Amino acid sequence: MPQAIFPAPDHDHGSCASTAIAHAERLCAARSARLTPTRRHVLETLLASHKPLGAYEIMDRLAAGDGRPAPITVYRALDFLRDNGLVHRIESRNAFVACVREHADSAPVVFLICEHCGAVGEATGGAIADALATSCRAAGFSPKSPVIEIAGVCSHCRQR
Amino acid sequence: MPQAIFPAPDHDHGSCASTAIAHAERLCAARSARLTPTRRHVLETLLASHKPLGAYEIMDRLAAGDGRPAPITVYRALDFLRDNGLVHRIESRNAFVACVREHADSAPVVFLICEHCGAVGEATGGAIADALATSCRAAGFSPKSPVIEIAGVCSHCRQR
DNA sequence: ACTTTGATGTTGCGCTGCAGCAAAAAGCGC
DNA sequence: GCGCTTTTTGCTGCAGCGCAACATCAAAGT
Repeated sequence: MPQAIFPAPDHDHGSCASTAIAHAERLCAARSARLTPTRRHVLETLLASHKPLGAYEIMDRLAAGDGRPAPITVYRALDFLRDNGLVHRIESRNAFVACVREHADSAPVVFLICEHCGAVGEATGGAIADALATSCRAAGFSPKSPVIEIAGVCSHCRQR
Repeated sequence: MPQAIFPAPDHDHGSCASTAIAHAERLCAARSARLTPTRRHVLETLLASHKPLGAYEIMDRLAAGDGRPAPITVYRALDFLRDNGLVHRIESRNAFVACVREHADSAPVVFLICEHCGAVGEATGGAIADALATSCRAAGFSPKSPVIEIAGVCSHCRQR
């Protein structure tokens, strides 16, 4: 059953962020990948926002703590986080969001992007996956982890 | 029935391009929009390639004919062509392709992007549209002309 | 201790995309 | 045709995005 999670504007950021960090730590430990301070800071920044952030926006927010990191530093951290499925890139926005959900790697991800408040809901769509697979097969096309981005207006903004 | 068109590597570029140009002319005439030389050149360049081209790549190819146009010139032409549904932007590539197909405006478009040869197949997926609509409704999300981009390997490259 | 691997820092650069203003061209009423 | 408005184009400049190439430094293995 496809289901999207749009975090309510007033939900408990703190707890969902710490859950995600804990998950990241477990996952990295399991893969013996290193969740270094820089990488952790970047992830935390994204988690604290719950909105897509551009790389340079992340830099700005990190600048408060330590010295301002170079762009490449942030990009490398993002590469690492993406490789490990902790962060997604929103192509249509040139921005990044922390992944709140644990996926099967093969499952397609659907991003619902609110044009009003900028929030991003992450849905996993079984039905969509099936339809996509059918369509690709008809075209003789072998897909690779499809990502779907849909712009629109989220439920919370809709109510006004 | 979803169906993707991957032009065979040896198909007749010339004829499909001129068909598309003719369509563009008819459409612009009907809307009393002006298909100026610059805009036409940009469209022709995209049609001649059948692959996504970056804005600066388009500039390079236009440079041969007249003088090299400024970036903004190309972007404005692209804006015009996109507004009229003659060109699509491939977000994940920061590139543009000529639209070979006449859509209903509301129908979602599915791009199948070959990572090997760079070709782009354009499919329209009724089943996918339905699944997406269901998923969005479940999330209380109001979508706006969804565009789906899927990376993978096309049928022609697959055969090798 | 030494080597190998991986992470970070530094410099520099090319691509992407557009704002803001000025000049030229097209359409329109008279 | 003549002025007027609207559209299109040309020009300068700039900000964000993303990474290559190289040097440095820490960690992990033998």
